[in-house]
Amino acid sequence: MNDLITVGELSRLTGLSTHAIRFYEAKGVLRPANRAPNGHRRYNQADVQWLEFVLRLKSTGMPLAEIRDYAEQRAAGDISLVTRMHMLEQHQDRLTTRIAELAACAQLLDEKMRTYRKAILAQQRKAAK
Amino acid sequence: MNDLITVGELSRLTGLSTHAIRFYEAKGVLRPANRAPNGHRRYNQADVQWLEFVLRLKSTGMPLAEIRDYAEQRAAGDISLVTRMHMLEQHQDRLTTRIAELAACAQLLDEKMRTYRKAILAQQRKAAK
DNA sequence: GCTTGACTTGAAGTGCACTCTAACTTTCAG
DNA sequence: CTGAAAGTTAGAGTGCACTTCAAGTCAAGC
Repeated sequence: MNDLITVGELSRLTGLSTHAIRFYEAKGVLRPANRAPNGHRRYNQADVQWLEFVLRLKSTGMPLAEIRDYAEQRAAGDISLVTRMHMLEQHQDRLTTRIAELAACAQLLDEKMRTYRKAILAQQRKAAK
Repeated sequence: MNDLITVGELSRLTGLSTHAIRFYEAKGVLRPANRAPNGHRRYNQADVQWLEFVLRLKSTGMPLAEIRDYAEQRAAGDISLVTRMHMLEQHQDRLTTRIAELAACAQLLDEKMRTYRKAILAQQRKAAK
């Protein structure tokens, strides 16, 4: 079970900079890392998975402060299951709304581009005559 | 044709603060506004529509600097139709990718929530016995 | 023994998109 | 005539999420 890794390796695994990882720890998004005898951070598989989940939350627009709140609940253990569930439900709702918004904008963009295509063709006809 | 409006009115129409509207002008996202004899900004229907389009671009994640570039092309007139078309196409591509990403994350969240629901039920059974 | 590279810390700096402040003028209702 | 409400400007301040800097420790290779 020697799957303990360094910040550098976690950085490579997740794409985050080592700076960002330490920053997340300072913000309470990651729990204070276990340390090697020399004081260096050591992460295990569970840490990797948690960070990957964090990045998914973040990529869907959850601010770090909110992720930190979720992390705090998680640290409280099973007693916070319902609270965490609610937080995820709320985020899921926002996410669904956001996706719908983006889809609506994408459609409007499509329409705009159709009129652009027409205008460009008209221009080309003029140039060709 | 007295549909000229003030910053305050444009602010109410778009939900942006008057500060933000002037800020957008300073950044080149909005062209320098026409002025009333007293120096106050006056906007017309075309300005409103452009700003609404700008807000759509922005809400879909386009940074102001890029919107400004688009605005500059637009100011150049029909000669930039093809360029603008390309810009919109590129943005549409990014938007499609983004929507797919969000949808994937939403699905993973769904799965996570299913396991949460199970864990909560197990907990309740334990408490009930 | 010295260099290189990875790690440590706290603090300062960056970029974006505003947001607010200060000092001012103009317009209008009472 | 006064005071409130709206406008003007330049510039400083804010919040977020890093990023960079400065100054150091520690282990391995030459």
